[in-house]
Amino acid sequence: MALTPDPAVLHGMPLFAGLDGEALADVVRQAGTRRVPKGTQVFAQGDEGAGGHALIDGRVKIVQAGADGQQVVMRLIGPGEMFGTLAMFTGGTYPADAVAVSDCVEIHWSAATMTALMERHPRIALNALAIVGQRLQEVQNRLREVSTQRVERRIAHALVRLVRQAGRRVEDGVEIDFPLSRQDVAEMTGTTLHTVSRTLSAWESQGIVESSRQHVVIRKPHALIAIAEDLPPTTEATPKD
Amino acid sequence: MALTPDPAVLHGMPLFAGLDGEALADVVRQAGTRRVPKGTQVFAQGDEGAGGHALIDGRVKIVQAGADGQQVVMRLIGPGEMFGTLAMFTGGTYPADAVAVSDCVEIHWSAATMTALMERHPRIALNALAIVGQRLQEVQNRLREVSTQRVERRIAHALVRLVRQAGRRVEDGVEIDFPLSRQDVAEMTGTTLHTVSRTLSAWESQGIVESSRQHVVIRKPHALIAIAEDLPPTTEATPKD
DNA sequence: GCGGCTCTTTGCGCGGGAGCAAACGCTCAG
DNA sequence: CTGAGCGTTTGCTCCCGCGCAAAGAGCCGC
Repeated sequence: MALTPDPAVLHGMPLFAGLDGEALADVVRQAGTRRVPKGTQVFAQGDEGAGGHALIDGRVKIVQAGADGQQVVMRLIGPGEMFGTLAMFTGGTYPADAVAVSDCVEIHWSAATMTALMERHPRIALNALAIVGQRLQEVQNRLREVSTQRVERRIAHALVRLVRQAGRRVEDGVEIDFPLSRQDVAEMTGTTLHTVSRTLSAWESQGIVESSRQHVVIRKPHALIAIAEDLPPTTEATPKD
Repeated sequence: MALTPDPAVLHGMPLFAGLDGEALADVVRQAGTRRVPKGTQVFAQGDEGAGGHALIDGRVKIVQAGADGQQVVMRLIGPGEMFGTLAMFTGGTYPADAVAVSDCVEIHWSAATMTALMERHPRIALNALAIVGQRLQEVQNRLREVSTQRVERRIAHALVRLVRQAGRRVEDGVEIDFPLSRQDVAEMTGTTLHTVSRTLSAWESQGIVESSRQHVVIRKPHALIAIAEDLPPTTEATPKD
C-alpha cells in the first residue's frame, strides 16, 4: 500500500497495549490505510465482514439507527481511538454506521487478519476483553442515566463526558474539539434538538457555556458538573472528586 | 464444599462452549457452591474481588443503582445463566447488585481461579469476548429504545424479551416464569410503576395480557409484538376509536 | 456580492407521563 | 379467622419536554 503507517501510532491504543516492538511491527504490517472524506461513511450498519479500524486523523461519529429511522449517537471517535472492533466478535456485521465528520485517515484490518493477529498475540484478545467490558459498563451507565434522569442533567453529563474525551483548554474555558451540532447532542441524550438548543441558550445566558454553530466552549466546568451531579448550585466551588 | 456440582450443568453455558470433557471437569473442580435464600444478595455493587457466577437454580435480578438511589434492572438471570463475569475484566469491583428473587443455588469461581482457567483454556477467553460483545449490543439496543420510543412500546418490548428469555407455554398464552413486580418492569423500561400498572390494565381490558401480583401471562403475543414493533394492529385487535 | 443551504433560535400549544395520594386486595403470620 | 403488610390499581393534577412552525444567522459555492 502506498501509505505505510508509523508503528508509533499504535502506541497508546489499549488494544495493543503490552505488545513488544516486534509484535507491533507485525500488527502494522497487516494494516491497510485509507482516506475518508468528510461526510462519507467508513462503514454502514449491517455491512458484512467487519474488521478493525483505528483512526489516525479526523473525527468519526458512530450512529445506530432503528427500524423507524430514529438515530442514537453511540460514540464519538478521535485520533488514536479504535472503532468497529465490536462486530468481529459478534457475528461479523457492523451494528452501527461510522460517518466521518471531518476528513479522516484510518488504518484497518480485515476480520481474517485480525483473528490471525489475535492468535499470534493472545494479549490482544485479553486487551479486547477489557475494552469491551469497559464499554459495556459505560453504555450501562448511559442507560441508567437516560432511564432515570431529566433532560437538563443528561445534557450536562454528555457535555462533561465530551470535555473529558475531547476537551481542549482555551483561555477562560474548555473547548469541545469536535464538530458538534445540537442534533448530535440530542441523539446522545435521548431528546430533541429543540430542547438542546433551549438548554444551551439558558446556560449561555448564565455564562456557563458559549456556543456557536457546531461548536461549544465550556466557561464554567464546575457549574456544569454541579448540574450533572445535581449538586447545590455553588457559585464558585471545586467539587470534591 | 458439601455440594459438588454435576459437570453437566456447564453444558449449554456459552462461556464454556467447545471445551472437552476433561476441561469441563477442570472447570467444575475449581467451583464453589452456595445457597442463597430469597431476598438476599449474591453480591453488591462495589464489592471487591469480583469472580464468576453461574446460577444452578432459582432466579436472580441484576440491579444497578445510581448515586441518588434510582435503580435500573439490567438483567434477569435464570438457571444455567452466568452473571457477575463482567467485573473480572474491568477492574474487579461489581458494577451492580445481584439479588435473589427466589431461593437460589449458584456456583462461583474466584477471580484468581477464573484467570487461571482462562490461561489454561484460552477458548474460555474467546467465548467471553463473544458473550460480552453480544451483551454490549443488547444494551445498546435498549439504550436506543429508551432514548427514542414511547413508554407503551418500551414496556411491550420488555415483555417480549422476557417471554423469549423466560417464557413458558401454558393453555391460551405464554407465562413469564419469573417473579415480576410492576416496579421491576418500570426499572427495566425507564418509567414508573404507576405507568406500568396503567398500561397493563389497558392491555388486560383488551385481552392481550393477564396479570396478577408478581405474575404476567401473555394471551396474545402477536398483539404485543405489534405494539413493540409499531406494526398495524392485526385482524382481531380492537379498533382504536 | 448574491442566493441558497444548513444549523440554530424561539414562540406557542398540547399531551404524555410523572408525582401524589388514597383505596383495594392478595398473602401470609399468628 | 383476623390483622398487618406489601403490591397493585386508579383518580387527579401538573409540568416537562415534544412537535410544529417560522424567523434568524453563519457558511457555502457561484
